[in-house]
Amino acid sequence: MRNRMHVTGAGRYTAQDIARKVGVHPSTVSRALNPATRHRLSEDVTARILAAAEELGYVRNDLAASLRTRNSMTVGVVLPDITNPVFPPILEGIEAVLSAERYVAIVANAGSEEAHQRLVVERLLARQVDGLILATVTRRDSLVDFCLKAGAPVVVINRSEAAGDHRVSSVVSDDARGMKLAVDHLVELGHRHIGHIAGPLNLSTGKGRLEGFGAAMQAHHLPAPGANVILATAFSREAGREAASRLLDRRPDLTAVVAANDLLAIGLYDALADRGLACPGDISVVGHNDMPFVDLISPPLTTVRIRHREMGERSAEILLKKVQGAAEGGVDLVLKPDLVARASTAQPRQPRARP
Amino acid sequence: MRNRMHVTGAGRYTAQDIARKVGVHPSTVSRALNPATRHRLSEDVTARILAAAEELGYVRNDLAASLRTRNSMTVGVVLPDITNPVFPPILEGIEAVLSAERYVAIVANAGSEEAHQRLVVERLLARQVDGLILATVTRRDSLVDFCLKAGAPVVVINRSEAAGDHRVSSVVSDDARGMKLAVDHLVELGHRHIGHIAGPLNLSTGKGRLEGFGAAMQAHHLPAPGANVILATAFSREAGREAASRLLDRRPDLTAVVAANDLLAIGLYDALADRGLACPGDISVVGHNDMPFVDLISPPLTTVRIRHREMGERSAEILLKKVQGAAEGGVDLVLKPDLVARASTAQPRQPRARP
DNA sequence: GCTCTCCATGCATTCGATTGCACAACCCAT
DNA sequence: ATGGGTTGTGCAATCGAATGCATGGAGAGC
Repeated sequence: MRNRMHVTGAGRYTAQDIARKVGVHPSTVSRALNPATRHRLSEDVTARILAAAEELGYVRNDLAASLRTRNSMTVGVVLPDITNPVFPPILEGIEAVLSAERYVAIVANAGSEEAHQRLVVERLLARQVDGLILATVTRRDSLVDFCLKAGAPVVVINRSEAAGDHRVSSVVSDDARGMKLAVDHLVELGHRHIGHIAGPLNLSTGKGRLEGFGAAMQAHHLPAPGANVILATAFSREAGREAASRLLDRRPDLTAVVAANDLLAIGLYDALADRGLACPGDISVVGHNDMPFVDLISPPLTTVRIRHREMGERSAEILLKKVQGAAEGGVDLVLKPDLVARASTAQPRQPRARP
Repeated sequence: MRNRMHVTGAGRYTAQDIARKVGVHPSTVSRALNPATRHRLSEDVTARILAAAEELGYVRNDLAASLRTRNSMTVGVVLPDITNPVFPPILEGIEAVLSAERYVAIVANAGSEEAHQRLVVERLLARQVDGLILATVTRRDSLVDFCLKAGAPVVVINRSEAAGDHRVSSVVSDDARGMKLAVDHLVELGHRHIGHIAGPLNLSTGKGRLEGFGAAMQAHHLPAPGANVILATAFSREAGREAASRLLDRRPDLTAVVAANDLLAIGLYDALADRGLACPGDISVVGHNDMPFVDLISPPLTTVRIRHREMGERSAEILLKKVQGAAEGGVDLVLKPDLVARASTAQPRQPRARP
């Protein structure tokens, strides 16, 4: 009775099998199975087709449908490093929104090498992804050029391109506000000698937070960035330790340091431990991101909370809108972060009077 | 000259376009582009085709190829919860192995509800995934039945089905050995009164670790599981806190507790803090998993390290072998964990003599 | 009772690449 | 020169679903 029994074995029927069984044409089956075209059929036929499909355990071959409709219902998510703890919540948000619309995410770890990133994106495009979410971009990123040239809808997330380049939509955190929250908090505690460990300036987060730090300091009539700022070579614990070490050597008068992200802050913890300094006793520390479990480290890290899950959700929503043709032009969504005060910040030992 | 300029715009050519340009048949283009069939063509034609493909920036439509070849080069990865920190390294490992073979991972967050898991898998199967990696399974899991009935190659990871059910391949950690390492370590430090916070027994990790705990205790002639064991309702911080609280009430004589995973251990930290007990001063704590950043919490957690990345790699390798038809029967791979001694374990305050 | 609609369904093509088979051309041996 | 073998390429079918157009039949209107 059954003529098809492929390698993958059991019960893989096609619309034709149903058509045969019900005694209608395959196209009728297709229409019956599609809620959007179902209304054109008589209730009787529709019911019989649905029953037969149910009985045979029919599962549509989405690949075949995609080929015809030119919609793969798939989006590519390109990450620089899956193991960075900010990404799981982002992915969760993306996945939740996509799956509600019957889309699916292909997650690709593309590293930070441009050639490899391009290879990864090319493979995703070959699979006909309907759009891309890029978490890898630098402030002027040729990968974005590449995607645009390929005509793929793109949303960049977490990091953006240089301000003013409204080539693609973006969802990022308000870095200026985040830094202002951090500096305000420290100033309120009585700190005047505040340092900053900046991230790589080719990333929007590195640059944006440095600028935000400067602006926030100036608002309090504190010195603009100078010797109190050090540049970390990467957003990593090790780079943070190394940068912090140099900063602490150079500026022994600092009573607080704002790190451009949590990993750098943890590196700063390491550097403090190296030289026997206490946090927050000797130096108060503020991070950025509120990544999972920084509330558990010692001391629990005061940090700027970014709602990563929401970031993922929004980016997926924007992308889907674009894919479905509803959206015109680019959207630049800037999410408002909050400060989460924990135990890594306290009043300085000898609060100084305002100058 | 160009007749196709689709919505997705720029430069999307097909094999036919190349064929036309070179003056050959599309099938010849296909053969030239496939390294495995290339040898059947004259060097001249091959070269001209490759040149034309290069010039036009040809990208193959993998969907069309998949439809014909019945290989989607895609595997589904089904997780109970992306945000669980053990998964990023697992995903990284999976992704690395897959992408080396030009496969791609679709990551799906399926929760722990059976109906929803089934829906998710059904969608993955509709997309013709070549295989599935399941991280969701319970000890007797109908989802596995479902996948097997659908004829899909399956590897279960992290958790396995009940021992003896060799229905699918699995990659897990050696829970018995892990618990033995933990108990041995504590005994060596002088502990005799050791408790265990067990995870849900419907999960292989919960049950396996409980049994491993019992075996390790007996090996030291210490009491088999009884009042010194408490059951947590989930592998979560909150469940750990709650369970630990009851355990500490019931057995104030304990000097050490082994938790079935790190999250439970962190909940135990919470419970200790609640009642003003010090770790490791009053109670030594051992976790399980060595998830990221437990070296940073206070005190740094002594735990059993599972090489999650490797777990991901192996599972992907096994699955690919199966997909490519090279493997027969099931493989049960058991990875050896290590103990990582940190500061949450120390000698008990008053080491007791052996009974 | 006859035409005119309209509606349900069938037919045939399409998406783009792969592949079994056919066949023409060429080579070598007899 | 003829036959057999090889080799390179074309042809056409195929994967499975979607869809524009055609068509047959029922029902309505006059």
